[in-house]
Amino acid sequence: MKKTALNLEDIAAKAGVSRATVSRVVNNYPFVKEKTRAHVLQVIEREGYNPNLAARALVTQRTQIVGVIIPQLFSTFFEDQYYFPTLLHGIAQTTNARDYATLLWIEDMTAPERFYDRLIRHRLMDGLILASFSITNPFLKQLSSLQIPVVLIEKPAQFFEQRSYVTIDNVGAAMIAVQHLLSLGRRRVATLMGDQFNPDGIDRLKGYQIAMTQSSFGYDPRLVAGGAFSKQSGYTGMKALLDQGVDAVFAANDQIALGALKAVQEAGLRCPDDISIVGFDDLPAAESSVPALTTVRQPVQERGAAATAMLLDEIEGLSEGGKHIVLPTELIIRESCGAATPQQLTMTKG
Amino acid sequence: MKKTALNLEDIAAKAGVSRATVSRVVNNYPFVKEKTRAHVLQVIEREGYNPNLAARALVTQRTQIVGVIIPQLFSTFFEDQYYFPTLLHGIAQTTNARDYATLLWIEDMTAPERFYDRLIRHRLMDGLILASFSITNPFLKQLSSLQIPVVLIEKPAQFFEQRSYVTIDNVGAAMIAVQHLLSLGRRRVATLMGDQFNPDGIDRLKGYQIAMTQSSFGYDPRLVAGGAFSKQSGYTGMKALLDQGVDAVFAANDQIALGALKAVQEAGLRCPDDISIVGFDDLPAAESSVPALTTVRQPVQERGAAATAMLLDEIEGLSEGGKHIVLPTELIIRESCGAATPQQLTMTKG
DNA sequence: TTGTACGCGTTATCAC
DNA sequence: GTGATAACGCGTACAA
Repeated sequence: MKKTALNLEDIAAKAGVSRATVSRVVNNYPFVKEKTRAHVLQVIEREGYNPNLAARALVTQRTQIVGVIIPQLFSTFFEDQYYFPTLLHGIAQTTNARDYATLLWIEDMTAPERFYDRLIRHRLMDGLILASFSITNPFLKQLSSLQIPVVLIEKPAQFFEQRSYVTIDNVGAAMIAVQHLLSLGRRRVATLMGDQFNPDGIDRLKGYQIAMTQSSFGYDPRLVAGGAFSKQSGYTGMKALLDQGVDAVFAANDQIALGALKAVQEAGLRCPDDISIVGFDDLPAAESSVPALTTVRQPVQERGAAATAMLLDEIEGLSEGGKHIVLPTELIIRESCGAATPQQLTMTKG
Repeated sequence: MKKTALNLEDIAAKAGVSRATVSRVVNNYPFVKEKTRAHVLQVIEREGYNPNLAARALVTQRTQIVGVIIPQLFSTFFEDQYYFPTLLHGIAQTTNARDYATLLWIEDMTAPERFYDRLIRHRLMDGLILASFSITNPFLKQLSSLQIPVVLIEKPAQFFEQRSYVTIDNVGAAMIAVQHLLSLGRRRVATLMGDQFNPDGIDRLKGYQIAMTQSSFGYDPRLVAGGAFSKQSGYTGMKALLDQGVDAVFAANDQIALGALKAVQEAGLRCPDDISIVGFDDLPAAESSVPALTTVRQPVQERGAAATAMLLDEIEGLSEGGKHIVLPTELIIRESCGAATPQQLTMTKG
């Protein structure tokens, strides 16, 4: 048994050609005689040769590896077990299809400096995908100064103005959700906001504020509660809002909405009869809750796929950085908002 | 701006030593004069040097990268959004702590041959973690013949007898769950089994069968339904069991249990009054369901962490392959089984 | 169309 | 203790 795997030289010898020719065949270089190519290919197949990626990376400066960073925003990865797995799935689909491998970095909460240090020095990645970064993350600046392409799955925070990103129109989607509640005749429409260090959370609150300001009721800060993307936050926040006599709530995600629903029901009130609720994300749980949740559906998997496609295009020089993609959302009307007739509102924006 | 990053040679020149000495410092080689080491370290720090991992890998044959394969068992990754993220978290914790990176391979359902081919030829991994493999996976044989350490998070299927694995005592845990139901006076205890291509699913059914055979009621195949680790399977299976007049069900996981609960309630029956239900996994949802689910808790994160630790030990030659770890489970008694007094049964096994 | 020869950045094996 | 120098396996000008 051979100590080390076959290399180009071995194949060249067995095929009776030079190492360079084998290399050309392996890399589909055009100007190789068909007959030679076929022969070499056959030898490679027979002997079971695989190129050594480390050696290739050393000379080409490319690894066909992209990194994905999952920051541990406490609540998210543990509680909302939908968003990140789905995102990862979209990312993996795209990397698979284009022959890249995916290096997964799940932030180490116990030692973030060491974690980010390792990540930044780990120069075996052709590009990087950042998902759901807190705008207060202390390592943002270092990440932004990386010499490789970076795309964000979020509207970019500071330092990232020149980078590409893919997002959804959080402001617009929130406005549509709130306007929907208003159109149903609700008079005290509150919101349970998400994490205000998160761009999505910030923009969804902004959408609520704009919609209320434009309404005949105006914006009332007492109708804002919550502050984290968690069921617990929705539960606690809803209890506070109950004292304000609200009759409708726009929750910044479905976890929050589910927590709010629990608080409503525990208070002996009925949803949607007494209080309407609209969520965001369209988790699997949104459909099976009682009542079924009206919610803004966002295409999470496509978000991952689109970001990855942009990244790979930049890596391969097929496109420049600084591109922005805004994916469409859709208001899925079920029972919790109290709309008599189910309908759907779609908004698209390039 | 420099075209390419600094290398050992550059640092050596700036520090007035040879490349070899810098390398020794970087790798903490013992016999370097303290003064020289300090000086070199300072230059490295000042100039911001990072070793080139590809070059290092080329000569050491080691990459400090481990691969994790997530097979797309249809139901699992999409529906049970708890198991894999939690497992990944345990894995990432361990790789982070020991300075490894994690290459994530989510099986491409649309092109599995190409996917596994790429994976197997991708020789940039020092070891591999296989999670939840179907025993019918056609690529098992190829994976088992890999020359690098492999650990399984599951009892091994064929081809893997010599590999290490970490699992739980599924048979024993299922037996305890069933015996618990019997001890509560239930007379027709059924089971909703999981995927029978999955080692966990197989063993949990086996545990049920043994417990029933040992009981005064004996084993009755008509009391077995289901067949997939999904809510849908639990729902459908429970409807079938209802016709058999069962008064208790052991579900092979919590998704199944939740589906079963829905079927029971839709049939106008009460849980636990009319029908007891016990699940498996202790998902977050198990605690918040109504009634709260009695279930077998398994340490998922620890499963990932333990498997990773074993793998890294093998990679680093700290231990041999073929080790087996069986992690303890715990029966968490809540409301759905109908036990009057909450209690806990723990089982540990080395 | 094919072969020769060099360089990519490290580690490791020698001498000194 | 430290410094040359030979691999490691590959891609690619340049020559032929």
